[in-house]
Amino acid sequence: MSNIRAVAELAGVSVATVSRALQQPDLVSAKTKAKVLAAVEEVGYKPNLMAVKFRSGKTHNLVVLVPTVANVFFARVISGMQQAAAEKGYSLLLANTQGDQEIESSYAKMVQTSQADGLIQLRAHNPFGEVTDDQSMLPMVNACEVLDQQRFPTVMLDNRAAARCMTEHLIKLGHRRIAMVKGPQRSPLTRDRLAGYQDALTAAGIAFDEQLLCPGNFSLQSGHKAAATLLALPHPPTAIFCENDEMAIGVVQRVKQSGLRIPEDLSVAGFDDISFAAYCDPPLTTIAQPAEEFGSTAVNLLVDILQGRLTKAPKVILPFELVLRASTGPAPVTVALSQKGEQDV
Amino acid sequence: MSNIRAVAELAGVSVATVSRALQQPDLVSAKTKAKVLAAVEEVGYKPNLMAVKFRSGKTHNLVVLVPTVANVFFARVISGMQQAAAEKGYSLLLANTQGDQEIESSYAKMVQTSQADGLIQLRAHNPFGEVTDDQSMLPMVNACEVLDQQRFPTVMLDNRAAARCMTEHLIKLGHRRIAMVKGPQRSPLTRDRLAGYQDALTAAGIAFDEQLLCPGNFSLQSGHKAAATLLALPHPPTAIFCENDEMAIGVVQRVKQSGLRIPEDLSVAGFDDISFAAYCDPPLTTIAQPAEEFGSTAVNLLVDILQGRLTKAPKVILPFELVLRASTGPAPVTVALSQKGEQDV
DNA sequence: CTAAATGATGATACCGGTTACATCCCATAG
DNA sequence: CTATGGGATGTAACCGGTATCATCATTTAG
Repeated sequence: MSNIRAVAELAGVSVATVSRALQQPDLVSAKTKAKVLAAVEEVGYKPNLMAVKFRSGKTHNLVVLVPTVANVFFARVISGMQQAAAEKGYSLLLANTQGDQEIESSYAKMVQTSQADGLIQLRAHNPFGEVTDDQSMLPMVNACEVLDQQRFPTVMLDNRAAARCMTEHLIKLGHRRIAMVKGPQRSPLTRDRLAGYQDALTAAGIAFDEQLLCPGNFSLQSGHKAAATLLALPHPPTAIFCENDEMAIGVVQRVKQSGLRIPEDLSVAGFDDISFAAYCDPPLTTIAQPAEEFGSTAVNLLVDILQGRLTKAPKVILPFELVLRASTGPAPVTVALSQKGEQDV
Repeated sequence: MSNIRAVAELAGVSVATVSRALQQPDLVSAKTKAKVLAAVEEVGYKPNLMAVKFRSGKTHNLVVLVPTVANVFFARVISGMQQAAAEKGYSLLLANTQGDQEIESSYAKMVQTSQADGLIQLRAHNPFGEVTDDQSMLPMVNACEVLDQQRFPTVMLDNRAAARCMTEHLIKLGHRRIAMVKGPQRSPLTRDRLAGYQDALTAAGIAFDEQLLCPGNFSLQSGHKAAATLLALPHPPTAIFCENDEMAIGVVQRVKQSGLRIPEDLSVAGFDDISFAAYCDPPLTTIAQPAEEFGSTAVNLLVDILQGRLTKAPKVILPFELVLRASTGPAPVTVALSQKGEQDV
């Protein structure tokens, strides 16, 4: 591998001149520049950017902690990050953490060991652990699923408002027994969406029924399973609101397997608006999130921090949109309901 | 940021001793080691791994060129890579190239500029361009969609055999007008799957009809559009074989919109077996590919090259599996066919 | 005509580790 | 008692750039 000294020697100049000819061409005379460029060409010189990064102390790498890249929503987020990072001259180091704190910590070390300049965490957990001194300035941005602490800059949706919006939509359609299929237990995201759901119920004077809450883990399978549980209830729901589209698609399948029609007998709603949501049968009513924008905003925020343009930790809230499709419809009339109730009993 | 010299000073030893105490503890006496570790702890020393990488000339980074991470199949491949890379002590630098050669080349430069040790390309294109001297030893592995050249190690499916297998399945069900929804034109992958399709037709004595070939780009939308085109034919197909599941799901939706039943009136088959395939209505018959294994195999191969364990460029062929679900069934009887023909005319 | 300013280039310290080699000390063999 | 050997540690070169400062030539101002 040819280095800058080889170029300097061939061009008959010093290494400093070669460096200048390439980095600040204005400081070098035209004919020297020509000699240098010819020498660069001849030896096929490619600067060792590892050396540059080492010298400068800036890696221009960003670590991204993703629970799972094999998730359509996160894939879109990453896509947005990738785009923004490329524009700013940064590269992404992608870490598939499976939500494992050990794995997250090991990747967070890349920041501490100067292998990356900053980190983006897509899960509500601080991968740096409980460092004693002020970590307020740790170069981390928290996106999508965010921590409650105000410490880090965050990019999030108003999950509570979004869930309330969807629930209100269902209530407006006449539903009063609305089930919710939740995400992982401990997540603030799930807690917020649940709160929004309850807000809407309370506002409409509908009693909260714990039986209508069903655990899930954002997978198709868990949606399928949740639907089975809900349909087996003595008094099953007339609408099922899922915390993501994958689970909703799982629910849709299970509901149809049981012979019920969507939305005539039961309405189903999702969250995220992944591309498959529009290709469901029936197409899925859902909450659209600007996934790519989550990614790009997170990257831009992080770069702002790294370049010292940010002193306070901002909290960016991105807009959501209620997307009405055919999977939600008017609640079945009471007659139908009691019929179904009789069948089930 | 504290460095090794600070530790050495505090511990009252030389930097070499600190380095040894951390890297080759056996060479250092017990009490010196204790002093060093105490000093490390006290100053909160974290080695600058950028310096190590620079010094060693090994970055332990691998660039991955992905046409689009927002693709369920590729997301699984990446997931497999991530896993294998972590085990081998490598990090992935993910590049979302959108199939753009310029973007690919710019990321390939990371290898040439010592920012990464090797590269994995998931598309059939040489991102290094036509370098003159032997690039037989360029540290690149080609996976999924592979180049025809034998130059690089590859990990692939026998796409021709897989397509033939699926086509034969359809023929065995009595279908004789089988459409194919293709991927991007220039791709060897598409060419191979087409060849397999033709192999099966030829073997069964069915004439190849160009009208039954439909272009696509692996998206849900393109499948939807392709189905519209095919259904409008004077003599429409009784089965549609798509080169990936997304397109098949798009096809399914369009077919149902036109009032046809799947599989009674028309069979649909996909390729890849993404998770959504099993949650379609009806669940999709498809070819399962070991996506994660593509990723892990590619990484392991690349690491083998980097560590000099490989001289020849191997070609790994991973197994596929025909997954039979409910979207394919016996071809409609001729009566039904001619009826439909009359309706369309 | 001399002094100062400007422009072009060279010499070299530096970033933070690793490691080859040198040095020193002590134990054991002769 | 001395020579040999090995264990423990120190010294400093090295990786490949960048950037500071010095140097030298040339031009411009006084």
